[in-house]
Amino acid sequence: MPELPEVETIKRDLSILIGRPLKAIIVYDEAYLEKNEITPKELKKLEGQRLLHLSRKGKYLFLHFSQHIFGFHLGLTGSLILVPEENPLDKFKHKVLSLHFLEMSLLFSDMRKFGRLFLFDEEKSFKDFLISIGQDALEIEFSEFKEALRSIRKPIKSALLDQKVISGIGNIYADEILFRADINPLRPARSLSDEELQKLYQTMKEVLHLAISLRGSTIKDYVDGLGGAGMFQTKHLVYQKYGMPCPRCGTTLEKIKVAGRTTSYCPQCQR
DNA sequence: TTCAGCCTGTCG
DNA sequence: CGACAGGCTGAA
Repeated sequence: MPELPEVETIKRDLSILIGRPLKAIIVYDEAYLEKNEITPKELKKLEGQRLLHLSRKGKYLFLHFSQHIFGFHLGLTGSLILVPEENPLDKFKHKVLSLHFLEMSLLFSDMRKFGRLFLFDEEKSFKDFLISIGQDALEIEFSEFKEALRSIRKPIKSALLDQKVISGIGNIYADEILFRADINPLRPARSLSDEELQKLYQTMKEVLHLAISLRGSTIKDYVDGLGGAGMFQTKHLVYQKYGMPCPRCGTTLEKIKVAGRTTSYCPQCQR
């Protein structure tokens, strides 16, 4: 899915919508709404409201309207694409819904249907929801980062992927960050020294910022808010490169499973 | 803490 | 045909 850098890229692309009134909503997949416990009627309430601002926490993106907050989690294949002129017959596959703003439409599609939608009508429930998500990987302070990992016995990669610990990192960035920080993905999180934690923290921020500057990673399905591809995949050093030589030492990159996810790492460089 | 299950598509 | 894919959840 879109991980933090991809969601941040989409958020920036959508900022052109800020200030515009939402003229209409068209729902193409009612079952998708139902699964997310949103009725078409509730959603209709958004019509006429103005988009005030956008926000993101981890992999969640929120559209703040005058009276409601509409949240998206893109799962593995969700996309939010801005099109200048709405064309109900367009070729987007797996369309879920479209939001028609003044002179622009936003299309939400989701092939695998792992994405989720959230509709909040009060500030309190929204705040409670935010609290349930771990601190954003770009916002978290070192002291919190250290504190959060100190008590975790499971592998460091599992901890990085746990959105309740830190939010925003997925399988691509976990592998890329751990390689660049020279840390073995299987190390119990609590076994990392202060020095290693410091390096991991720094590396995490650097990799995420660099990925955002390159508009995210496009492996297969991800597209930004304008329907374009990201470029960070050209900088991947280990993600899905098992069997190939380590770019630093030449040792063959190994493939293992961590937290149920395929993991690629260098057994020589990552200790 | 792990792991099937949720979905659809693609590749070997 | 099976295996696998940027993720999360709930049950064991």
